[in-house]
Amino acid sequence: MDRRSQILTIAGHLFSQRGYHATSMRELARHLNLQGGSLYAYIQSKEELLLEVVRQAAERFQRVLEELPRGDPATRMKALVKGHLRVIAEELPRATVFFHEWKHLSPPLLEVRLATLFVLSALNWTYQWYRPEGPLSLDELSEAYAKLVLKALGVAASPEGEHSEEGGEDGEA
Amino acid sequence: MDRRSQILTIAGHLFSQRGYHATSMRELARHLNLQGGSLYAYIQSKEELLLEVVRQAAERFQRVLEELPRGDPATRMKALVKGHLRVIAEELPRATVFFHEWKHLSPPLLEVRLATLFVLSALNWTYQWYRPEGPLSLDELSEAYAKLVLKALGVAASPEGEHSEEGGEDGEA
Amino acid sequence: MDRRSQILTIAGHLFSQRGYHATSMRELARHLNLQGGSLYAYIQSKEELLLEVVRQAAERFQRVLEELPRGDPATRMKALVKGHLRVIAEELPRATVFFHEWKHLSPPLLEVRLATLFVLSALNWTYQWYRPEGPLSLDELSEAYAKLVLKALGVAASPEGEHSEEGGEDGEA
Amino acid sequence: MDRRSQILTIAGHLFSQRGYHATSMRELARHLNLQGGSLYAYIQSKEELLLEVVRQAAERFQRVLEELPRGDPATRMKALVKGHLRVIAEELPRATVFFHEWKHLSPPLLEVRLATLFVLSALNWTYQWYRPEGPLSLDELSEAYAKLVLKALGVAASPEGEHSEEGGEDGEA
DNA sequence: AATGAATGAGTGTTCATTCAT
DNA sequence: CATGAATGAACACTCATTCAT
Repeated sequence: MDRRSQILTIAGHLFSQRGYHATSMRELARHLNLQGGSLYAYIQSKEELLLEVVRQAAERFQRVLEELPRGDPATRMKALVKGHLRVIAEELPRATVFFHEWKHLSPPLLEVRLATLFVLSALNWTYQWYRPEGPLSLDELSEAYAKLVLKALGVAASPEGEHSEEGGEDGEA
Repeated sequence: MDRRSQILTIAGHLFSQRGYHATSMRELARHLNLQGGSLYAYIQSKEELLLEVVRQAAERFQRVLEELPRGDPATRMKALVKGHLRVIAEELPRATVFFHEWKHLSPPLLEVRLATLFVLSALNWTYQWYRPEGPLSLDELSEAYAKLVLKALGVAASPEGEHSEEGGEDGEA
Repeated sequence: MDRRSQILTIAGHLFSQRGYHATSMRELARHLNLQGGSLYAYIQSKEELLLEVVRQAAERFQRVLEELPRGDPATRMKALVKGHLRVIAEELPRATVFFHEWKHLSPPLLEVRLATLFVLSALNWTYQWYRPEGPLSLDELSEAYAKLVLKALGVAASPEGEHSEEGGEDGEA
Repeated sequence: MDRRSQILTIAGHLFSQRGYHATSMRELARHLNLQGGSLYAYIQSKEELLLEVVRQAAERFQRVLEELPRGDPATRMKALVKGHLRVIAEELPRATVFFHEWKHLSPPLLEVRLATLFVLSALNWTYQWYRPEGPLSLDELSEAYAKLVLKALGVAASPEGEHSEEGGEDGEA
């Protein structure tokens, strides 16, 4: 992992813990055993750092959507829930930054149906309280959430044997 | 509305739009047609401002829980959803600040069941996208969300006539 | 005692305790149960306050010199010591300010003989440690100091006509 | 001499000339051809500056006491006077700060005999008027003061063993 | 005679950023 | 590649002072 990537990773952690404005470049540098000024050999500005961190998180969410398996709505929804939560769990720091800063960076949400919003809302909020090192495994969480989602949408959870009647919906962040 | 209340209101707006650290006292003052220093006739410090804004939001959420009507689970849940969303809608700026700062202020979430977390997650995320002046009325939103919640929990939405098959669960924050 | 005199008295106390720059006009006003701005009905500026306080202390020292009794040197010296110390004791706050600020206000000391400097030094330093409410009366202090001064100058203490034999002492601060 | 020492030295001078509160960090910086903020690469706070300046002065006085030669009281007293005055002369700025701030820092004077107080008073006051670049050498001053002290205490000045007859003098402030 | 609201300059301090070495 | 010294603009906050009421 090269210096720039190191910087981005640590920056993600610090931004998510303290917030972007509350994190100083000197503090970031100290975590890398560097002097403040030395960062500027690798980056242009603090803002570039934020953009990059957010961009990487956004990309991962995007990829989940793109790689949804073909199949019946219930299966797809389950994959969505699991994938989305996995990104949040694996990218907790970046995701945190993403959720706190998306306003400044992304076009407004449009035309998203209520049920989708409801589902994504529940999923997105997870970063506020979920801790991978806690007692709840990601699989257990995904399983439980997927069931709740499918029930809320009136779709029976498929593999474990239910059958659906309503059409599935795609969510977009 | 006296000066102090004015200050708190505007501070709530700015903190929620730009974040606490990104909002300067001079900017806050400018919105009140004052010089930066003049604020300190009414407040002790910037941090007091944050605490007060957050406290007021927390109080309103608390009151929703305390004033839940007696009755069957479906009715209570509906009131919870509606009440919670109403607070978010009416206190959007304060709620935003609250959600972004609760880490620093509240005891850790404990022993909250998954279904409750799921529901509250969906509700809490609302502040990220809901705009009272938008096309969706608060009643419409509450109605739709409450239905989804009740379905997810396996409880039929009562007055409007659905019927449930699984046991209901109570949520708490 | 009119308002202006009250203000000067309290100002003397505060300036002597905290120093001129460390004393704020608001604090001074609070001690008089006033608002900060209200002081300006009685005074022109904070600096005027300092000048006045210092001037009043200087005047009292001046008067001691002018009112020295005629007589032999020992008698006059005794009166000087007593008078000087009395001013310090009675005007402790003002004297403190005076001693800390005289540089800014008075022409440089010139042509003062060493013995005089020595004596005045000892007397002037008194304000740093003497407290009228302490165990040492002003008379006792004056008596002892006058004796030491007279001995140092090789003049026998006249009226009471003592001769000393006190051993040397080690001083420690 | 490194930057930090430079800063401490200049700070000592300015604090002694203008007083601690009346000296701004920007002014201190200007004397070092720096911007205000640049000082903070070398120090933690303005108060640290004061503490350090005072501490260094206090240490030097302490060392005089510890290094007093063994011998008869007259010899020791002479060494004390000379040592004490030398510190004042050599550390004029620091000593000035020390004398103006000792209240905030040192335990109250206790159990010190009057003669000692008298002597130290005279010595300590010296910082108010003595200027090393003036017409009076430190040796001349020490010699004269030591004699006065010894006489005041009724101890003949030993090695040089003089006897005095100087007449009384009038002092003026 | 006094208030309370406000000002504008100043304070100590932090910070992102630059650059010669 | 990294430092260390420095900058200059910003920040939160304090203060002496003014003035309409």
